[in-house]
Amino acid sequence: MSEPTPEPVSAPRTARAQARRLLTAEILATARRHLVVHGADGLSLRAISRDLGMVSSAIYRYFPSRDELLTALLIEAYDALGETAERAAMAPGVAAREQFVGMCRAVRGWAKDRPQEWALLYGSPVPGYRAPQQTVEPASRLPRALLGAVARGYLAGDVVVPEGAVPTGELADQSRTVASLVEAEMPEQLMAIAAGTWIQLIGTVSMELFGQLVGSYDPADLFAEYSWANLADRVGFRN
Amino acid sequence: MSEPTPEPVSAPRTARAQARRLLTAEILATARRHLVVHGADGLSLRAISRDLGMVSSAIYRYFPSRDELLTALLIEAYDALGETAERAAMAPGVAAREQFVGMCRAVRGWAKDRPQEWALLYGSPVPGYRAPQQTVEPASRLPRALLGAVARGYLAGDVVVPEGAVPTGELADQSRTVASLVEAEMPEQLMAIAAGTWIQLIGTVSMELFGQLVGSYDPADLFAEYSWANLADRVGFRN
DNA sequence: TGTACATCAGTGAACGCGCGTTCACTGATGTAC
DNA sequence: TGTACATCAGTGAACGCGCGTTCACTGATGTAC
Repeated sequence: MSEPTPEPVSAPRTARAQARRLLTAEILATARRHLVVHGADGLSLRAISRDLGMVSSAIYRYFPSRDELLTALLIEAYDALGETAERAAMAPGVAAREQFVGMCRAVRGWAKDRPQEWALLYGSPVPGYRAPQQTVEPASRLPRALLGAVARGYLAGDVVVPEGAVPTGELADQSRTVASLVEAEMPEQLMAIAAGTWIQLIGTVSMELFGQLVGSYDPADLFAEYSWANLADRVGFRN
Repeated sequence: MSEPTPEPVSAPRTARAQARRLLTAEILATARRHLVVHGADGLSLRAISRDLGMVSSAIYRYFPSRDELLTALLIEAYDALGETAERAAMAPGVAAREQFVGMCRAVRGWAKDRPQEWALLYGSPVPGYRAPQQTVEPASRLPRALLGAVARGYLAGDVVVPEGAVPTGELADQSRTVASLVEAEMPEQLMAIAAGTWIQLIGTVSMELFGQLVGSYDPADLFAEYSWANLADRVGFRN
């Protein structure tokens, strides 16, 4: 199998190169549309090429395999979600607590608009697919934004570190690693708790979207709002 | 399509009926083995029948469709998980807080032993499959056990209801509904918070199993323990 | 500016795979009298 | 207890479907001199 030529760093301006960029984008857009409708396992190279009016083998000039296409979609989605969160925190003059809550809200909103993409990111792994290294950075964008708000609150003195055991040993190490990964300085204890709130955010949205709250907290709008406030409390935000 | 005869309430003792019960159980066991190895989407009637040395169409004498088989597996898994949680809470003379934490621990242990079954229960929905009504009761077994411990703690005076907003309107209604569903009497506020801890438990286990913690809190043993204690604190357990 | 060669995009056929479900059938088991 | 009929389990062939990936090919675009 001949590897498709990787996009050169300084893209040449030939008609061919431009056509390639355009069609690559069209393939991705079509793939995203299919993902939205049929979910990750319904993502078929044949169906995508059919939609584009080309023969199925032609896709291989652009993506060497179905997995590469999936990776591209994964990165797009992580980035879009991360950007949504970042933007929700950008309003000037807003206290860190409100930034935190606003991000939770924005994340849920994004997910409700794109349940299949959310499932791709946070649902069960696609069988036979292993997310490559390149997805790690985009995946960290949301936690970086969320934990960043906690760190800002802490530095501004708006966070009272909750009572409870202080992490030691490996757990303390991991907390420090995460802190440096997301560029958010805070005590290990606060980090471990804040990571828990990140997980509950993801969990709440997933449970709602995956139908796990039917019969209890469904519709979940009020429950979600209550939870975000509760998470902010737990992290120690005061105002 | 001729419906397979439903299992009569008082099963007859004929050789045929006994053979049917046996083979039904064997089909389920084989299906479970396949699920463990290949995941939900790898669950193929043809592969199962091959394993059992019978022709693929023969399965239809026992299960009218792939979906019915999935439902049976789903119910089995929910029940097994629920029972695991219940048993973890049964040790006599143990305080409610320890029951709560013990259940969290047991749930994670169950999941780590059976990641594919966990994914079936809490991962992205199987495409094209809608869980029928019969799964609702088994699915509620775990939250019933977990919230039951909170209720017992509350009734015993071992829980200090956390500060925070009191749910009103629809959220209060939902909390009362959940309380009656899981037969656990407690204030709406405590219920909403306790439901959040249930979600974080599920979320933590899912994130770990689905590889979302790689690079941060992985391995997650210490983080999990820390989280369970933190959840117990949050629910207001004192001892 | 024109020519010769190299690169690339897209074609169409094929390989080999697996799946769920239906259907008419045979032979064994169960039931009513 | 024996016979006649009804029920049921399992067979084997078939229908119709879709998939990812490879390969030799043609014709268009780009590049070096």
